[in-house]
Amino acid sequence: MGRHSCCYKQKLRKGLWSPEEDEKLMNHITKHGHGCWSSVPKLAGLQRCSKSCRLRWINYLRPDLKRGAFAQDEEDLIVELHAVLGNRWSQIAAQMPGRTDNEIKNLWNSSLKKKLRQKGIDPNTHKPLTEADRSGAAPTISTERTSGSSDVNPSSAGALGNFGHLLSETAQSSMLLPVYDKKRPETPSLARPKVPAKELFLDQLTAGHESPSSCRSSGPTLYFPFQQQLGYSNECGSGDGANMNSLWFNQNDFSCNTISTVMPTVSPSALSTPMGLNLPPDNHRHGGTGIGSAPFYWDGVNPSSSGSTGSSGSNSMGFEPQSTNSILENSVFPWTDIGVGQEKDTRVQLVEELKWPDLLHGTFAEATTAMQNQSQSLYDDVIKAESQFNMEGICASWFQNQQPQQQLQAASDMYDKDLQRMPLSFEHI
DNA sequence: AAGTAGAGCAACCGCCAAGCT
DNA sequence: GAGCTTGGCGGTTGCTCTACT
Repeated sequence: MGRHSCCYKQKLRKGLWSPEEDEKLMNHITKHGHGCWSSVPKLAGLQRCSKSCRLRWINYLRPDLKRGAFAQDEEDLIVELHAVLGNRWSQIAAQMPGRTDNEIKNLWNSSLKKKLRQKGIDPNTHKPLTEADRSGAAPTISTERTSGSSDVNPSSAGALGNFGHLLSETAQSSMLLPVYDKKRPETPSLARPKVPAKELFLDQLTAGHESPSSCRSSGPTLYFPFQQQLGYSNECGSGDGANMNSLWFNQNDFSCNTISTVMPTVSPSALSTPMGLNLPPDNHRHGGTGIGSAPFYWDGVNPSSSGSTGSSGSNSMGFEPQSTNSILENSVFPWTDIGVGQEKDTRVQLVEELKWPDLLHGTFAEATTAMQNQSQSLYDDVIKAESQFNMEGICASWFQNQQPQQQLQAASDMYDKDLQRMPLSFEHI
């Protein structure tokens, strides 16, 4: 029990992951799948424990992650889900495609709890704060982890307890109309016992919501692209790596999942925006949100060793953050002429959504090509809908291993050496 | 300009449960 | 059935950056 045996081994690296480590892990998993996590570090040539590798993959390298700030809808959904599930972050994350439990947990602890308190709501119970609470008394009830039992947030026990008033009207009405997915396979891999009634509710809750992903784009409905925590995908594959494939891209196999699994969408503008050239906005930094949150060291050096900062440091390409902003602001891109705040917000959002794993997954190269081909229609595309260009196709094709080696090489090159090439691609715009 | 507090985030830690031997 | 391994989860820590004094 307790720590994994691997953790006792010496010489295991800890702390932030370097780009090289990321690349190794990415290379290994894309080639072989993670299979048994315990063997990943060795096979991938990493001085990390298996848990660290797994965590890194799940929270960061997985291609279906979206990043950037949470939309208001997403925050609302988290609050509603938390009211039902308590601190079951993994289950909450399962309802929010592209978001990790860690991400949601961080958001909750750093932001949402405060917001709720400011609204006079106890974040633990989701009930109105008492005077004692308001005066700074200790929190009333802690939503402890629910190891194995079907308990939920104390106040949510039973028929959603007393927090129903916090749920959206849609959600409340939806929960009256549970739809049971009879095809949903029961899987032995589900560690935590399920609560059927709650699950039904959650289906409806999320369905009642605007699709979480659509909070960011008006693309196709996106539900549950990765159901590993619910174990839906496991029956779709077999053998080494199969789980991984089904985990990511079983949208091509709807016979396995009754819920369509769709990759997060990326707008044409997102792809047209110089992927990777969108240096972190000034208010971003190494480890910040969006692309800034990726350990994408613009100077190619881990900041922990270089001491450089994302906001002030230059990079190997000679781009200053401000210069990129200027590029955007100066309307190199046709859509930047749009004098609409919304469009600017969209642009910022897109910048935030970019992340280097996209580059690792070869989307940059494809995006560049697509961008060139579509340059004439980009403006219209952007105006119409962000969702018309879908990552799904890119990623799906890539993960069907049409040309894995080329993709991998491109990703590798892109990541650690050839950032200089980006300006060349830039010129094609 | 320097110091400090707070925010945000990535990663680690410890535990649990399932599976395997 | 016991013991071990492994995957997974939630809580927590520590680092970095920003904002404020």
